[in-house]
Amino acid sequence: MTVTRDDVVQTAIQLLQEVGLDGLTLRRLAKELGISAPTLYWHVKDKRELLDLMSEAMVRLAREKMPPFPADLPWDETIAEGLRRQYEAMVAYRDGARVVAGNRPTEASLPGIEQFLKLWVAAGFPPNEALAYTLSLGDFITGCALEHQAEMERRRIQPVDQSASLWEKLDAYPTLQAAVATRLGRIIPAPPGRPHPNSNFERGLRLMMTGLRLRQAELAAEQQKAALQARP
Amino acid sequence: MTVTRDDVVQTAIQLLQEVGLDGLTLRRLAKELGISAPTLYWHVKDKRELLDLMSEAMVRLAREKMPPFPADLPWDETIAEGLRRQYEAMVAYRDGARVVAGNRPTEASLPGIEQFLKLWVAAGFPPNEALAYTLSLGDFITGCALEHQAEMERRRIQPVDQSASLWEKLDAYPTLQAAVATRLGRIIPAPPGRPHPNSNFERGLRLMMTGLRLRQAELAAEQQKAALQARP
DNA sequence: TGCTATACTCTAACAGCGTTAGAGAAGGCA
DNA sequence: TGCCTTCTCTAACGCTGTTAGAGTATAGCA
Repeated sequence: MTVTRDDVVQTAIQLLQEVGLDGLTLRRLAKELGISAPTLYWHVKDKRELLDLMSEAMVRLAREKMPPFPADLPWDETIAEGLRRQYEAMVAYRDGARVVAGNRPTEASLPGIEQFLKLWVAAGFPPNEALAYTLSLGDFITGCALEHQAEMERRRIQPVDQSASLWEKLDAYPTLQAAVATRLGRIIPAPPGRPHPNSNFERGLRLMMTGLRLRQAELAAEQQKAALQARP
Repeated sequence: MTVTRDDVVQTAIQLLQEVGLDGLTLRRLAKELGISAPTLYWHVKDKRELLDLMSEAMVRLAREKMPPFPADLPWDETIAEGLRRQYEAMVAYRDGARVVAGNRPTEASLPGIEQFLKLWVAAGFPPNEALAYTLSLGDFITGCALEHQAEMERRRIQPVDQSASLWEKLDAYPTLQAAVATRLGRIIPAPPGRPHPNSNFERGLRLMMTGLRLRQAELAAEQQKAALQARP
């Protein structure tokens, strides 16, 4: 009967889906739980802490729903899959990117990072370089997820409105006009639950992956050369 | 004597530097201007509109302070320089990324986009592909800028604190530990006003640029082949 | 049985926020 | 003179996160 801390977090996540982050107030959440707003402060130190807990739970729940991680892939596809899953975890819930990106890096994420870094090292990257790339890619993922969901929220209050859109008065910008014209031409359905192959995320990911493959070949060549020199 | 709309925007930008976005309230801004808070609503429709105006002005001011755009660079370095400047414009002011990323895409940015796309087309990219890459790269820039400045704000309230940091209890994560150990070893000063070459932004940018160079060579080869077939 | 501590909830209230209503002062112009 | 535009004001509304402090139910223990 009494409310538990998990109830608070789970109800908050559920409420987030309905009203979005801006609509998620403590009073609204309390009403949903059938308690008064200040009572929340017994379960949770802060709203900040509540959001941290939500973030952690949302990422965990999103990951639990994913199919088992495919084994025996080449190193680059394994890494790409890991990145794709991180993106998908962020966009799995409404305003999820804002919630997840908003909180400070938590200790709970360390095991995942460690495991991810091992993939890189196995592929021949030195650990510090692997970490650097992971952080860069993390920023990319965050940016894509934030912008994607910001666009979703924009559409929620003003649905599509493709005619009066900004992309209409493009007569003065021929290149841009040509770009959107071609763009609207081919709309391909995405595989269910995966980011669209033409999404900003997938496009940038492909770009960075080819860069990484090149770098990996470079490192492999260096190591081979060093091995030859050591044993002449 | 009387306050103008430009005064409001400029003072708001100045105040942003001092107190950050979370400290930028209408009452605080009004006090700075020597007027009362509701008076701001004569100059500006909304706080939202104020932030939009700030965003536009901040980007413009930051760009004005940059040295003239270098000419006669190869296409890839030209594009990289353009992206670097976009990043630098976002991080030029405190919380600038949050302000700029927060507002909807405005019409004022269209000429810049058009000009940027022309660089791509001149290098052989079809317009729609150029736009797609530009959007991906834009998300990357936004993500990097947001995370960078979020880190800055975190340090502002809890300076460095390198000892009690998260990166201390890494004994359970050997790869991660090796990464940060190497990382702390070489700290290279950055060229003034430019992002650090080891920053998440520069690292990811290099990655994407090599991906783009590859793609451009691919397109050039296609075009050459098509030209040969057309005139046998 | 009675006592006490823990777990959980409440009402009342505070300071701050963006925002609105509506009145008023100063200056140009008929 | 009187009107209109421009700029400012005070008072207040409804909302937010948050604190103070009292109250109740239940479990464990003497």
